[in-house]
Amino acid sequence: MKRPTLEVVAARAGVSKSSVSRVINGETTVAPQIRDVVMRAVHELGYVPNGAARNLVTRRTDTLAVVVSDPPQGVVSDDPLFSAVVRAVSRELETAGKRLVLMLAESDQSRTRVEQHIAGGHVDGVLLVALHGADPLPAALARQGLPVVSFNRTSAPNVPYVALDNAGGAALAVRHLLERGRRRIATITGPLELYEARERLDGYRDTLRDTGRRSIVALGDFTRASGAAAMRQLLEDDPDLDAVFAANDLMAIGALRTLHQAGRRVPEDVAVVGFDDIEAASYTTPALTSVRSPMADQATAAVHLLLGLIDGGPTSPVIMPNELVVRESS
Amino acid sequence: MKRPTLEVVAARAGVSKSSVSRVINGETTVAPQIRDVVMRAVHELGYVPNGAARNLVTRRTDTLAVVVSDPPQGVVSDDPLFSAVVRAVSRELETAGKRLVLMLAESDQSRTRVEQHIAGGHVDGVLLVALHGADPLPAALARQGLPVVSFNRTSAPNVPYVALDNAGGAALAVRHLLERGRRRIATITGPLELYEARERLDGYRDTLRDTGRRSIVALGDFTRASGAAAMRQLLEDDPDLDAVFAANDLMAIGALRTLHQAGRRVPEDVAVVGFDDIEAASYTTPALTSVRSPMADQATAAVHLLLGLIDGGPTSPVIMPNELVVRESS
DNA sequence: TCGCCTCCGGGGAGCGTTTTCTCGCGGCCC
DNA sequence: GGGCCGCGAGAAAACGCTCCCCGGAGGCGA
Repeated sequence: MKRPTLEVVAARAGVSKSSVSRVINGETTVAPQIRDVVMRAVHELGYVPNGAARNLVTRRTDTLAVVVSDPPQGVVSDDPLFSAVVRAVSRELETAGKRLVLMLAESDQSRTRVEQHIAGGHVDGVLLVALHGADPLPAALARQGLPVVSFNRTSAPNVPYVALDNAGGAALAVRHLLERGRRRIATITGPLELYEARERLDGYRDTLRDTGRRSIVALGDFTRASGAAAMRQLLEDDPDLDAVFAANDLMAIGALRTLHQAGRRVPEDVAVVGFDDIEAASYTTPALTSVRSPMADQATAAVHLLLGLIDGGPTSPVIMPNELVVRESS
Repeated sequence: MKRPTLEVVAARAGVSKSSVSRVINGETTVAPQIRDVVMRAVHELGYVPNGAARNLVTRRTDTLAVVVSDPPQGVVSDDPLFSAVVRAVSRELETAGKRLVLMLAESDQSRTRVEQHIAGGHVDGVLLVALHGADPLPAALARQGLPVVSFNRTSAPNVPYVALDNAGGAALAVRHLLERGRRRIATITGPLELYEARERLDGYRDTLRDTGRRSIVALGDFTRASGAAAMRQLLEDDPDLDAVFAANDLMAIGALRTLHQAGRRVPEDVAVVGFDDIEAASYTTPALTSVRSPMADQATAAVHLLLGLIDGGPTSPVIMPNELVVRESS
């Protein structure tokens, strides 16, 4: 089951390797007649260029890595948005004629493997997803001199990113609750090592502070379970609260469950607003009000930024806008 | 920013390229003293072997492709289990020292690209996920002479697979509903081009037939929206039904929503059982009874099967068992 | 008609590895 | 003590492709 090589095709077509190569790569300086005979030979033999050999000389791989830096619990990769991001990235690369290799970096060991892989020249660029603020990976990768784009704000200086307006989104949510006449508005945060979580918390705090109200904060980690637990905590600490802003939808779903178990009506007793507007948000009871994260758009933007970077383009960060989707829970 | 090559390492260590290569590849026929001096040079220079060059001569890439054959709507890749599968596969390959390239085949065009990529020698094997029964891809890939494992049963003859006991799982669900005293048990199916969907329907039908009861079937496509729509249909067609078996949890969630809107109590009026036991199943109101699909285990098994295949192992299909997780909805 | 310029095709040198083959040296057995 | 065997290291040939460089042919202008 040996695949034919350039040389075999050349022999069959009765031309030189060079000509075949030119035809394959779509160069225009080749006579139509030669082009045709080469194409025929290619089809007859089912020739497909060997990737390794091509990479070796061109130093391009047409492959981009998506590196997901994530603790073993899988905070990020468990997120429903993960699929959406992967899909959007995949499609975008598809149209650009690039390939996608996905690497999860869960441990130091796998982080090293990622770096080795990058250093091994297997990819032309890296899209980093959802890292902790202090993650050493972005800086390490950027040091390799390879184009890197982060899917979040990051502490590494020279790494361009595409981020949500997290603080703005949180402000949207809180102002909405205030307009609904809510007085005691609590929040459930994400893991504060993540920029997104911190920014959403900041947006919540700043908005409340502007109106002279007090913050009521419980810590979560972006999982349903943590949302449920944080909600229990909040009810215990502050039984009079009348609204909750959860820093993502999964935690909001957990909170809804706790509220239901505690006999609180939503939204009559307690209003709930989430963040991300994942599909499940429309299917909770009651349906969840949420700040929409345009994840697919963000992914597309990130890919474009990265592709631009590879072609030597500019590196300006991009901030995505967001909007509030009001449903029954608030 | 040029990376050092084998040759400069050899020069630095004062040995031949061959020796460096041997050290890098962990061959034992090299004197400890040489080994040390090479290792030192490697570390000092931060040498990492060039992948393309290595692939070119070894004809191995240490890379496996996960090909997701999926219509553009993203039936599969939208599924929460998709993340779980990707995570499990990624981890398993990590420990095996392999890399993962993810390819979504949504259109004929991208299908061709996938085939080209495979033919280009970029990967050592392929793991096919969630294809339609009539998908031409498995057969096409198998024809390339490359190890292929399917994540579902497939129509291609020579492609080994790892599958769930879908019919058995459906039977579990239906028998459970019968034991609860339900008489009119409906089902919402997945898209019947998928083997899984057909098998789950068969399991439902056969179990009911054994007890002499009538089947009540509505078609869905594994999405929440289709579950909600199918449930509306069912209520209209057969207002007296007292139980529903949905062929996956997403559709069950959609059905719950419709039942809630229609004022039916779950489980008092209508019992609901889903399939897959995704995490969201624990967080619905009421919590959803579901047939657990051991997706992570299935993914692990599939990877093992594929790795075994690459090393020339046997190709026996694997069937995963499943179990019923009873919660509040039934 | 001749010469020069242009354009197109071929030859061949690399790209960075692995791997085979060869060679030298030392030890062991007779 | 000599010959043979085996082990470890180096030289060099691939692997399949791209791309530079050169040569030949054809066209056009003088």
